[in-house]
Amino acid sequence: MKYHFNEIEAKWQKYWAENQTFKAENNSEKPKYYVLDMFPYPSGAGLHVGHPLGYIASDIYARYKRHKGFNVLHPQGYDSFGLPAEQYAIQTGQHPAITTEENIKTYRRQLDQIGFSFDWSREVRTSDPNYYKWTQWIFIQLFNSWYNNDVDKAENISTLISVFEKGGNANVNAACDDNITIFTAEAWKNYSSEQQQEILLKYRLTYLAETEVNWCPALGTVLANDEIVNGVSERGGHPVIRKKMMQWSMRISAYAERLLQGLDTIDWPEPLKEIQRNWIGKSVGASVTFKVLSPTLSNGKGVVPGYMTGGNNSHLLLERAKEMRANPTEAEAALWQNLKGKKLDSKFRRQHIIGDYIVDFVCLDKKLIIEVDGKIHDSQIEEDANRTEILENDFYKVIRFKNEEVLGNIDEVLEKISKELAERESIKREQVLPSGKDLGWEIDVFTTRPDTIFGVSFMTLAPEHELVAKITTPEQKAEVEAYIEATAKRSERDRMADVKTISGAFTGAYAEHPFSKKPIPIWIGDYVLAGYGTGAVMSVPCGDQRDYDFAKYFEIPIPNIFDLSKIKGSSESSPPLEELEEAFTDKDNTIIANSGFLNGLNYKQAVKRAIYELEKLGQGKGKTNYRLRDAVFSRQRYWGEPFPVYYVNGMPQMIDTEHLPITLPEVEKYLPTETGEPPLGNATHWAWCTKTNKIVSNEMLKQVQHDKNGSVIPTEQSDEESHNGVYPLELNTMPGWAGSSQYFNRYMDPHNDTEIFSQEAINYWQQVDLYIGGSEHATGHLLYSRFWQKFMYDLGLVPHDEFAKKLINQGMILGTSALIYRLDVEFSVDYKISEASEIIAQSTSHLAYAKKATQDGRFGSNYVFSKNRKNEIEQKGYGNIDKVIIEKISKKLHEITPNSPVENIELINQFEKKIHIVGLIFSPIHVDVSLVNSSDELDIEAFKLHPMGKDYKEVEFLSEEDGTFKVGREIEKMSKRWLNVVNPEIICSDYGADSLRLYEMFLGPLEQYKPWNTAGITGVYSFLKKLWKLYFDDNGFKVTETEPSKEALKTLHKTIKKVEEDIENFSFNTSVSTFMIAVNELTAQKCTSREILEPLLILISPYAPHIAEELWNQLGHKESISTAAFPKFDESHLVESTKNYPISFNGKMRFTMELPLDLSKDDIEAAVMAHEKTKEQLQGREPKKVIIVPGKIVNIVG
RNA sequence: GCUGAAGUGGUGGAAUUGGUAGACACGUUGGACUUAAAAUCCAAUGAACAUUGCGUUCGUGCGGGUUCAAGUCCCGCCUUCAGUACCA
Repeated sequence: MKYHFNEIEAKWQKYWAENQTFKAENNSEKPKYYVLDMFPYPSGAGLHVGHPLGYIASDIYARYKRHKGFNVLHPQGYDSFGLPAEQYAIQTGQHPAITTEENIKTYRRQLDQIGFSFDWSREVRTSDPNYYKWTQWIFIQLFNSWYNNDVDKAENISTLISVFEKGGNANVNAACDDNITIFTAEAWKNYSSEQQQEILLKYRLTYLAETEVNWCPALGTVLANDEIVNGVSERGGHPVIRKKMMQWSMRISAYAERLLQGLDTIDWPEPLKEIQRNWIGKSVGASVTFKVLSPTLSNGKGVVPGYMTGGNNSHLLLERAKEMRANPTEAEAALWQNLKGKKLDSKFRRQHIIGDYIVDFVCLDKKLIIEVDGKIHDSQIEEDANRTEILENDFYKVIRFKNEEVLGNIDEVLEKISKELAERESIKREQVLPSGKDLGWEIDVFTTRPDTIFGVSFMTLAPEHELVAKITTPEQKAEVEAYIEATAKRSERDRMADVKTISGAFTGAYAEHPFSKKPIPIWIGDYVLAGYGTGAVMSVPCGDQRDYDFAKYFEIPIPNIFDLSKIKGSSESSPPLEELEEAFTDKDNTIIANSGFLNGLNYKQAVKRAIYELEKLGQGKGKTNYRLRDAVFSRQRYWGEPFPVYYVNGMPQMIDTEHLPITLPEVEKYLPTETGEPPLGNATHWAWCTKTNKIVSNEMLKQVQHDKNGSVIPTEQSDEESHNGVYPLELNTMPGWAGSSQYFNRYMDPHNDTEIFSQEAINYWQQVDLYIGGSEHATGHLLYSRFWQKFMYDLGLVPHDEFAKKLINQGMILGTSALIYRLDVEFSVDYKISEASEIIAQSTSHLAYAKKATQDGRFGSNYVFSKNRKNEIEQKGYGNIDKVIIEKISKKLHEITPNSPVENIELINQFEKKIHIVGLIFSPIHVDVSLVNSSDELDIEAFKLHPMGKDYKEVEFLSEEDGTFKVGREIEKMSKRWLNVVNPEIICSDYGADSLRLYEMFLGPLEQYKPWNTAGITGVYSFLKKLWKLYFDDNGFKVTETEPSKEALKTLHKTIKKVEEDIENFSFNTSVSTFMIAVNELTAQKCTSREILEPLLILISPYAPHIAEELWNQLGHKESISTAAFPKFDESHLVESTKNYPISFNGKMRFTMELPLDLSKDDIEAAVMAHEKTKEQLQGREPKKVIIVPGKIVNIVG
């Protein structure tokens, strides 16, 4: 009897379906185990051999766990909402539900053919109203919740309302919008219902807000961040622009920290966790508030006050100041004796430049200026009231003394100064320095390096920052506006592609350094992103490379605040960084310098101190920032879950959960409406009647209009009366990830129509024990699902806040593309006008073209080369191509190039045409892999009949010497585009599902990317035939009840041990090898014992269930093999009495020796040394050392 | 740039706590069976040298190191793939 896999597989697939062999019950005495696959999107193309890889692995594990005595839940379903079905509907008008249904049928047929042990009675489909009812239900729960940071969990919105009623929102610590205004309990009570709703929206976990979204005009919808790859849409690669729209969002950012922490508690692949960590993007640092100084001084010159910044003549002033310091007046000298060295507890400087002036003495800290009127120095005489005014404008206080006062009674003068200093001390800093305060402008920045705060030499705002327009000085206005316009024009993609070009503009404004009080110029630059942090940075050029580059480019000072002498161990002390090529960004080896109270501290100490000082000033605090943004939840699509939302006076209202599901309405067209509304705007029945709680005709709506984004435009009449209780429903639908974020829980109780799942079911199954799927969902489905699970945990619905204990990413199976090589010609044609026709040409307007023209191009010839022919020519050079071919190509080239490069000119024959062949080149052409046999030979006749072969009817095929036409191979992603898709159905009919399953596992480690090569399947196929032959030969069934041999028992138990270890480690490829070894050994041993062959089947059955089931049945069992217990490993069968020792010399194995295992070290050494080959190796030398590891190895050194 | 993973025959890939590198397959070559092909079976197959056999030398991306012994551990590079990208 032969191995007829087709009959066997059909028979058992039918049996399993009819007997519901794999149906899981929600209670059992056995321990539970939940194995889950990522459910597929049923696309029209069906499955290729790459798709089932993960399903086969999980199926093996599920079957193995059943043998091990577990009650296994192994469900499957369909993620059946989505874009392709909708695109197809737009093109053909066919309802997406029909397309989806058809695709599901194909999928089911293909899946069934592979023999999975799914419990299909639990199937879910995201597009099924009975399923999406619960997706809508969760949405409502999210809407009715807010995130309380104090207890770090979501709570019902009613608790927030009662807090508002009792004490307003001042003490609420919630995850909420940024633009919250503080109100009192009294104010809350006085707000209108709409105002209250609007405020609550800012706290809800799903909220409606005007957000800047990624709008994809080609797809007519918004996309989430994870749906964009390199600035274009993941699907279709269409451009994406930023646009403001009213959209539903999910406040996933509230869970950022828990999503991050949770990663440490789950057994997921490290690379995937790393992707999620990066996506969440936690950074710890501080927020710092910089006050904006008054734009300009009114000195008419636009000169900005500033210490050491100076005006245009600052270098002259500097010279002058030096000179004056060297030649003080008698009075100045006397006063300086009493001011210097902090004699009055304040530091004074003399002859100091403030703005365009030199002042006699100044205490910068207190902004107190002392002027001594002299007679000797001319320059001192010109001072006037104007100067005082200007200085006072900049909040300096100027006090004056006469020379005589100083010289006459210096004590009195000093006392006056002391009094003045004390007064300025007692005045609050803000009053002394009302700088930007009069206008209240402040710039908040986020920094991870508060330790470098003294290195700030400028600030940079994103061009989109709201303060830019306000602070820009009239002088800088034109430049700034031009810059903003230029940046806005650049698409997101350009901006990303071009990170090297430094650009920016100076606003003319200054901010005040929180500690040094020095003015800091404010710039704008597109290296600062509006979307991250606050859209503004404090720029520390010596400590950040981008700041450094920016400063270098615009020649902004780069003060150094690092003690490089201590860092680099050099004797120089703090060399100026301007001379260095890059910023010093190493924070682990930092010693801060030139930074006041931070001097001498390392990174950690300095950060702590800086935050402490900032807090003392009230100008900053420690802060943690996350990159994770809230997820946009609205899509302008038809084929998705409708929102259970209607609008009253523009405010969203939830439909009562008892009225769910809100089913998708029928529409005539699946495109956006003419007015730009989402497709649901086409529905005629899409309004909500609050009286009947039903969806009703739009005709019952009164005067309600939507704007382009689907939001309701409120009208004056839109109160309850005029609506008659009928309101418009939300026109957007939910995104693809809505349905996939809770399906794993629904499988536990899929038919429950009163609850999302019963508490019994969730408490029995708990969570997914093993989840297998692709890593491409790292920042989408896998993050959103974790978010929803945590939310449901907060609600007390689920016992774990992580939905999947263990996750494995299966690698992709790549396709092996087949290539043929067409000879292409690169050519150049010169057109020259002949003299005779020049006259004619002159009379036309085409003279300029006609005189001379060149046309370059590339031309695909009719010659196709096989792989080796091509290689040969590429090695020898293109000159070796047959001359006849070149001639023919040349002729063809003459035919296809026009006689005139200029159209519509009637001088066709007047042109002289000269054709140059510039180059020859092979261009690879993909051919369908199904036309290529296992020896890489292309079936040329079949190729010509193939749809794509039509273009190659005339083609000449230049084959190998032996007459075969070999194709080249290239490993690429398996896709229709590369014609390298292999259909599992064909594999199943040619080799059987068991072969397919074994081969997919045998290809390599599950997580790894590996190429598919159909030819290789013969290996596992002949293994199955060999396996069959252990049970059957030409005379029929040959299993006997004879006692098994020792060798056979050893083979069996060795196999049990290895297979069990391999499955537990998900090393499926090696266990297939183990089976092969076992079958090869048992065949050689001529084993026929039932005692061996029966347990062997159970070992193999998770991998090749059909053949195992058939042979199990032949052995006389009536129950399915899936219920059999996994064989028990018995060590005693593996005990050996001897060991074949490898004998090494200096670590290199030279020969082996069979020795008893119970030999002592000395006996082993004696035996080895006595061996003839040992003497030969040593050639008379004495061994220096003999290493003996009993049971392992002998190594002789010498 | 940053982060992560990985480099082993012609190919996919094995190799336990450092202990016989290349298991198991594919492919290739030779042979048996056959009119022939397919299928099946047998043998060889890391490279080089030697071939009368016994063999010898070199070999896990590169260069060092630790060790009796390194694909495996340590240091420094190179390459490939993936993720991410002005994240302050």
